[in-house]
Amino acid sequence: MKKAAHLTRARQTAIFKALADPHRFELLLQIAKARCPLGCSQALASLPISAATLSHHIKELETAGLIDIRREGKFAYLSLRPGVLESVAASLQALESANCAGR
Amino acid sequence: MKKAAHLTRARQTAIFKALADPHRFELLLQIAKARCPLGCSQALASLPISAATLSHHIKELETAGLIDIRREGKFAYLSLRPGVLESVAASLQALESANCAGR
DNA sequence: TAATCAATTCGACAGTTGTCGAAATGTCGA
DNA sequence: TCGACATTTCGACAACTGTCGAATTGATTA
Repeated sequence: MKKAAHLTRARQTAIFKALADPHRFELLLQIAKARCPLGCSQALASLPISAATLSHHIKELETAGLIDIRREGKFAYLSLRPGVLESVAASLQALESANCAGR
Repeated sequence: MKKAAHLTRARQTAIFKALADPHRFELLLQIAKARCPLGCSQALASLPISAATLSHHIKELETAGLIDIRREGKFAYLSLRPGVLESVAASLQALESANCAGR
């Protein structure tokens, strides 16, 4: 198991903000669970939002560093950036472990 | 290691929203790292916000189910609710593991 | 070239949120 | 009882954000 990278607090809150919207979180779930990079149109078909709004959410996820976008001609393909969610998970787990309550 | 409880998506996004503000996240860090339940005044002294704003953030963290509040006379003491952050961490780790990219 | 299509950008709008000062509430000590 | 103190609530405000339709851009196809 590779050691998780350190994230600054500002980076962490930026990531939480990106995860805090239901539609955006659902989008990330789909990207994460897809076996291959998810196409924009595919994502659009599975979310009750307009193309404009989807584009906005994609940009937010990218800005937070959570996903990578590969553009090919007319199309765009979304994939999870490896290691980021893992780092966040490690931070939260460390927070819980640092605490002494309930133990 | 105890199995982490399941969180609904709505619950998860609510928690992320609570973690998404820098001052609120800092407050949670202080609560988590304190060796005993953190007093309100103590928290106030270490954050550049007014008492009114602090009270607001405390309520948000409590509503999200991240902390417990014990009131004693004039004072209020804040402590991490055990297991919640751990569950969130487990969810994020699972998301990362479900993905096949970068491996 | 013209038409079509995927995706993005623009402009606008309603709803939410972090923030504060001031007022209120409740508690303790003199 | 009275004043000081910790915390909360209230009212207001500026900034941010999710959303859409319409217009734009860029690429593919007829």
